[in-house]
Formats: sequence, C-alpha cells, structure tokens
Amino acid sequence: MSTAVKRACDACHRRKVKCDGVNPCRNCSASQLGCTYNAIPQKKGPKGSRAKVISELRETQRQTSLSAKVQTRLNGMNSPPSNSSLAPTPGLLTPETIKECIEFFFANMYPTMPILHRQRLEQQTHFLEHTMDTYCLLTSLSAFMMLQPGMTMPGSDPYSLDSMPGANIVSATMLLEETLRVRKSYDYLESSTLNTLCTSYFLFGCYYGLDMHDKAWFHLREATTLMHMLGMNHEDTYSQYDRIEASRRRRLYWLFFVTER
DNA sequence: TTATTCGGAAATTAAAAACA
DNA sequence: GTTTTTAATTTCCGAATAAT
Repeated sequence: MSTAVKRACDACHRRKVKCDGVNPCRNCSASQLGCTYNAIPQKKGPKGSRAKVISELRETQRQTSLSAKVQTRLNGMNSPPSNSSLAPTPGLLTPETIKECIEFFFANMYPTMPILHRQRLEQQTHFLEHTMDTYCLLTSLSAFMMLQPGMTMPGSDPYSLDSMPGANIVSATMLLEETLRVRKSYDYLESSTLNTLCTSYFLFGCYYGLDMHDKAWFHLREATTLMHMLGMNHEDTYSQYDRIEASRRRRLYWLFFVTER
C-alpha cells in the first residue's frame, strides 16, 4: 500500500497515474516527457456558508414538496400531475389569481411598463379559454407578478402557503411552464399580436427574476425580432390601429428598446 | 501481449459549525 | 480556544480500451 505523493507532476496528474514526486519523476522519464510541476493547486474545502451542494439539495427537495402542495392548492385536487397535451391546464389559472395579478400589475408595475390597457385586458379575460394568445398573456403576467416582491399568493389559504418562502417561486415557475407549453399550440410567430409581444416581455421578466439570464435574453430578442417583422420600427405601421392599441404598441416598442440597451 | 486512458473511490485539505 | 463536520480538490487504482 504505497502512500500518496504530496504532489503529482503535471503529466501524471493529467494521466491519472501514480507519481513519485521527484523531478523528473519515474513516469516522465520512462515516457520521455518533460517533468514539470507548474499547475497551481486549487484551494480545498468548503466555500461560502456551509458550501452549496447540500443546501441546493435541501432547496430542491423543499421546492418539490412545495410544488406538490401548490399544485393541489391551485387546481383543487383533481388535476393530472403531468399534462402532455398542449391545452391549458384546467384550474391552474384561477379567476382569483388573474384578478389579483392584474390588480398588482396596475398598482405596482404599470408606471414602469405601461404596455397593457386595463379595461381591454379585463375584457379579454372572459375569453381566455378560447384564445390561447390571451391565455398565454395572462399566465405569463401572473407568473411575472408572482415573482415580484410584495406579491402574495392569491386566494385564502388554509395551509398558509403564502407565508412559506418559495411558494411564489414555485407557482411562478408552474405558470411560466404553462405559458411555454400552451404557446406551442399555436403559431404566434405567424400571427403576432400585442399580447404575443407582452407575453414575451413577461417571459423575459420571469427568467430574469429567476436569474436565468440566457433564457431571459432569448425571449427579449425573440420579441425584438417579432417587432421588426411587424414593422414596429416604422411609424406609419401604427396608423392601422386605433389610438389605444397604437399607443400601447409604441410604448412596448420603446420598452423593449430601452430594456435591450 | 503491453501501453494508455479515464471513471471514480479514497485520501487530503481547509472552511464552517459545534462545542467547551 | 479546540474539535467535529462538511465539502472541494487531489491522487491514483484498476477496468476498459487501444496499440503493438
């Protein structure tokens, strides 16, 4: 049982073979290699507060159990756990959630992103079962709102899930996935509307809030491309819309422009 | 056959937490 | 302060694969 050498030379380290630690070492001499000890050893041991792996595992486990609870809470016990079709999940987006998320949006977010029109949005909520474009807008809006500080879990909650840290993130993630899933069911590239673009913006916001910056930028760029496809960079395209629609589109264009920097 | 490669077990090390 | 626990890094065993 030979004891491990204090430091293996660069070649032995790469080759994962036993090094005798002298210079030149036996392996290097045998294979006529230059024997060097240039590699700078990394610092060993945990980094940060009790390092990360165990806390990551704990966090995912916590999220999984929360996810189950939120799922039953949001759609009242009788939902299939995995929906493989592209249809909206019944009961996931409750009217209560929609109402509170719209409320929160216009109370807190509208000043910095005045891209929706309250009356028109509320009118649309009556048809969301049949218009996927609207459904996606509302799921993504709700997801985005759930991630905002100060937003509470909608609905009265017998298990006080709203006070549980992470519950919002779990439901936001579920709504986010729902948006992406349902969005596959129609060709939003071909028939882009204001809703499509707003949805992309909220997707951007969600991913950004979840620190998934690559995906966030993907949705932002996708929307920017869509806007160019729609000719929103030319003032004369706005004349085909009524005043309110045109103003929201202009604002959205500039919001994207400013966000992309 | 011998030589080489590389997955991963075991050892080593150091930071953080627990304890006295 | 010392000890224990935890986790990041390193060494290198030995099975798999390649070369001869």
